[in-house]
Amino acid sequence: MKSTTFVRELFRNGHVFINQTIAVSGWVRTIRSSKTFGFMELNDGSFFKNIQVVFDDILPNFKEISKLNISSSVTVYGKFIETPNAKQPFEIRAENIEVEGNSAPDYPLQKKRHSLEYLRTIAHLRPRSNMFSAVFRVRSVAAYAIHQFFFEKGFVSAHTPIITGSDCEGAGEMFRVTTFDLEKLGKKEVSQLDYTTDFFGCPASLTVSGQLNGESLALAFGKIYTFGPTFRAENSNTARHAAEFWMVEPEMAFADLQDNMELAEEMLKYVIRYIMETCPEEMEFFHRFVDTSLLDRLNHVVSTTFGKVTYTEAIAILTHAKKEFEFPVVWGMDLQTEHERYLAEEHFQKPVFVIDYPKEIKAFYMRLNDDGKTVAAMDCLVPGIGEIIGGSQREERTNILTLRMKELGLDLSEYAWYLDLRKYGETKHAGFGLGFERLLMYVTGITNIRDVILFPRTPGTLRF
RNA sequence: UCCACAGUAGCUCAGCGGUAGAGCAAUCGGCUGUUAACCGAUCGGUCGUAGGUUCGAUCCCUACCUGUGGAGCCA
Repeated sequence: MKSTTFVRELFRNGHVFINQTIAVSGWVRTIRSSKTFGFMELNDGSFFKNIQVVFDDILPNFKEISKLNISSSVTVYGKFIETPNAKQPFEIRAENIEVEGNSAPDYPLQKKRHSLEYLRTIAHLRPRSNMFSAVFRVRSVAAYAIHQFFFEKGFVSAHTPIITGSDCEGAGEMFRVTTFDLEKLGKKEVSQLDYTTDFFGCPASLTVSGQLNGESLALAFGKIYTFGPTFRAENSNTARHAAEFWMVEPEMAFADLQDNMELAEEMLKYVIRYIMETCPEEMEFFHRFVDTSLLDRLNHVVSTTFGKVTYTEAIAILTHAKKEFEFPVVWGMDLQTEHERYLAEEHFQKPVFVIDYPKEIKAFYMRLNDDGKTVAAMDCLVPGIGEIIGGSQREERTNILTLRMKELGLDLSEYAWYLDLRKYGETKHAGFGLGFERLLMYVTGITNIRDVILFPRTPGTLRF
């Protein structure tokens, strides 16, 4: 690779380069030319903004340059100068331009706004658009912020398995993993399949959560987190669901529900603040073109204390709300989207934790409260997105846990290892799962999960 | 999976029971430091697919496909 300068450096540290000859490699975002000179804007992927390059007919290949198609790749050598009276802060006066690769004239991204729907059909090229340049850089920075947050707090990063044998983690439909040649199975009933001859010797699936495995690490390291892909085979056709998404799942030993909520709130604020500080250009773009209340809302979120209500209190709020709900509000029901939206968007108008749900509507591993009716669960609801975090304090009392598992008809032998975690030095512990893409939607204002994933996987769609 | 809406040029859209139009893009030319540059010309479509009604369908009807929005399920 040649010794080139990143556009990011020019914008962040431009004074260092003034009046020096530099080289920049990138893709032509726009180009316009007259008889004897022209301008191109170059984007090298290192920064949201473009660098303007001025070229004129002292270049031997001036004709070729002025006819370049959009998205051609070039390396520009020239002097970096300030342009205080122009729209752009500085530019490069080209002394030499090498064409790396021309682009075809039918390049599908034009110099105008495209619909997000159209851009989804060219997901392999959309990272070159302003919108997705911003989205995927923020995604990268958000991931880094999460790792940094947990490392600063002394958490150990854990890699839990993608393939699992546990068929009933209770978090949704699972994708089956097999080496069986399904086409050769013919019309054989699934019940006749002999899984002892399959790759793992038993039914296997893609994970819907790393939590149970994560607990194993937490009860050795104290504080751990996982950050990896997760798979749900639910036939969910909404703007908030994908079949493959990334989840962040911290797990803490010697921690209760209160500690859990504090961690979740601190983490969300940390990540949002980090992104706003690190990606001001991208956030400004989202604020202008995606959601004009974005920055105000995020500034509010990082400076406010999240709401906290019990499920029972939430039911009372909804019952007294001057609003007609499609689904009647009854204690014991699961909160519907309209209820969650009312709580987060109208009643609290900020992120809110709802805790202590009826045990019937929550997973087996959540800790039973003293009332015998509710469990120490927590959902964090945010305006516009809904549930962004779901978590709980875990049931550490073996007798209660096994009772609960039997009630739900789980096979205790499959979970023997999980029960061992209680058998050998039980401790209270808690954790949660953060939907990474939902966080990105919240931070960018983008309302469709397909637009925060490079190549989204949804029911009926597996392109690219 | 259910409900609703939509599918017309590469993109964004208009149109109408009598076989199609704009802006942008593309191509060619012009051009005085432009910045979604500008000006002129040219090119561009079996109107999602398959049936049906009709003298005649892009337009009306039915089914299907695809997309979008909402709901369920959840992160």
